[in-house]
Amino acid sequence: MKLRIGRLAGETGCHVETIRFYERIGVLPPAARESNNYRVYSDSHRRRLLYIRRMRDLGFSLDEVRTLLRMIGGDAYTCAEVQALGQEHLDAVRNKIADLRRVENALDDLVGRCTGADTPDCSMLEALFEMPRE
Amino acid sequence: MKLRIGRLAGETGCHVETIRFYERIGVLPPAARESNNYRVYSDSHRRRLLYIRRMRDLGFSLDEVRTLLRMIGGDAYTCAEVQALGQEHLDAVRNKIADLRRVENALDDLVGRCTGADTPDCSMLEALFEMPRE
DNA sequence: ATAGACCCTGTAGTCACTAGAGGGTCAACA
DNA sequence: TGTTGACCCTCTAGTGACTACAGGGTCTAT
Repeated sequence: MKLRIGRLAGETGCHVETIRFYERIGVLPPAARESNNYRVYSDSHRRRLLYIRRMRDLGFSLDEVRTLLRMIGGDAYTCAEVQALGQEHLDAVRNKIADLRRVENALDDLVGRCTGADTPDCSMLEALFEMPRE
Repeated sequence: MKLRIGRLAGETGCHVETIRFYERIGVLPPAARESNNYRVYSDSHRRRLLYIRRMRDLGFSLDEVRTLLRMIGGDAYTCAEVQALGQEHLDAVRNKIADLRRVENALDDLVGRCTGADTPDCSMLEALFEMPRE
């Protein structure tokens, strides 16, 4: 029920420093303190931290996380607003994938030119000189 | 032939500040100076900067760029070494794409739960609470 | 009494830029 | 001649999301 920062970190897969960092920037509410000034966490802290980590895993920025948390926290919001935020982020993820695929192709082509020989001439390096920038 | 920083920036699609930054951290050799202390660049600077930008576009870190530049600079290297560096980077890019595809799927699923209604209940937010972490 | 595992605060480092303050230089135009 | 505007300079600090110390305190067990 009551846990200290080290156990909370272990249970959430989150570094101790990150938890303190989240408290400092205000995405995680300040923990209660024991008489020795150690932080003590309740189950609601654990749930909130897991929630934050899930959103971070999905690539939401801490600013977006803050927004989402405010929504959950009881502020007026509509499903449409949440959907818009999610869709916007999804679009960004898809754009990034498309970018990386272009990079993958270019890189694959480049590496394919290498003979892998133990000689100091490399057509990858030369091809890189000729490459246009988009 | 001789160009100042603004034109070099225009011709390479690189910000003026970035060029000065590259000089400061040593990936671009210091420019010659006019009597008024303005930087003057030759064609070899332009080629080198373009080369750097191409490698950056491919996602190489500035540290990797430095390594690649050292290789071109005449240091002993083999095609096999270059290939290894390229392949390693290609693997990293592919891993990142795979990660993003997982994120895309999860996000797509989540956004799909939204009704898009003007009401304050949203199943995306709830589903996010239930989600496991991998 | 001391070792080791925890915990605390506060600051600085990471990466690759980017932005701003506060100033100098130069050509053109009124 | 004065001034406007486009350039250029250096130096410092900010970004995001942590991460890594330094320099301490606390608690339990041996």
